[in-house]
Amino acid sequence: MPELPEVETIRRGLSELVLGKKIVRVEVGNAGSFLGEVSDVVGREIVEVGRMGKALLIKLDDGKVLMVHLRMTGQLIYVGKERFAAGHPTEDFVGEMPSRHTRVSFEFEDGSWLYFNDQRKFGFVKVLRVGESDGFLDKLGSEPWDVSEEEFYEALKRRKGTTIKAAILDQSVIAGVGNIYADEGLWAAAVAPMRRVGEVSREEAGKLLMGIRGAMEKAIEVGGSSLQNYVKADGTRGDYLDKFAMVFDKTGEKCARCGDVIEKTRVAGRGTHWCPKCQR
DNA sequence: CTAGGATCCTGTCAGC
DNA sequence: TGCTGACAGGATCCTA
Repeated sequence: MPELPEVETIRRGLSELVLGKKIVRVEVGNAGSFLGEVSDVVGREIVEVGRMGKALLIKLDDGKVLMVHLRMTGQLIYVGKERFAAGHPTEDFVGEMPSRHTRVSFEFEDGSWLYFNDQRKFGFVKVLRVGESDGFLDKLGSEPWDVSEEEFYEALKRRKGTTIKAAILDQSVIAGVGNIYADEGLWAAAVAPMRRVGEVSREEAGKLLMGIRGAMEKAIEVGGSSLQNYVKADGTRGDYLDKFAMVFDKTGEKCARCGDVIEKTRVAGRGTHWCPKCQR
């Protein structure tokens, strides 16, 4: 689940909690979840928490970077005087840490911990040494706010034979869009997900970019998928999607624009939610 | 080169 | 209840 807004939520939350903290221990529970040498990060202090697309970039005081990619089911949980959790929403947001899904644990000098949990083991923490590049980061397209409508249209056209949904999921076309914001952006632009890129107009591409930005801005504003949305004041489980989603996971519900029924189908090999009446 | 499908791994849920 | 198969919010690898 973690897409750009969720990673941005993590970036903001962690910035307040781990800046200036020194890592004194790293425990690796699953070898494939930690790429690099533990000795490269022990003793180092966190100087900045950044983000590029869906990648979180934890910068260390010697110039190295801890790159975290949550993929499908990753989550980061900080436990100290305060607790912060964001990423793939599960009971681990509120449960005992570490859990059976904990793959990498970082202990700080003040006794607090940061846990990287990931039930499907697709995600990872990777040490980038000074000057070391990463293939994913190198290929990454522009952030949705750093690209003009015209540039976005040009980037899309590099994938003109495929569906518009597959094109915006391509991280080299635009950074940070995943299945949720692809469906939401296409709904906002009233463009059908299975349309071929070659048949999408310059104007529609502009609306699509605005739709993606709008959905992401709303999600960031409400705190993405995080502890604050997971448990409501009355103790029941909340759903952050309710706070901004118009089509995602709304199968069978009424389209807010035309009143027709939201359907679920398959596009680009992914579950796709859309309104067949007003998305053309 | 592009496009589409299989694949990594674990958990959950629907249907029988 | 227990089993089985489908599917899950990502990205890469392989094939055509």
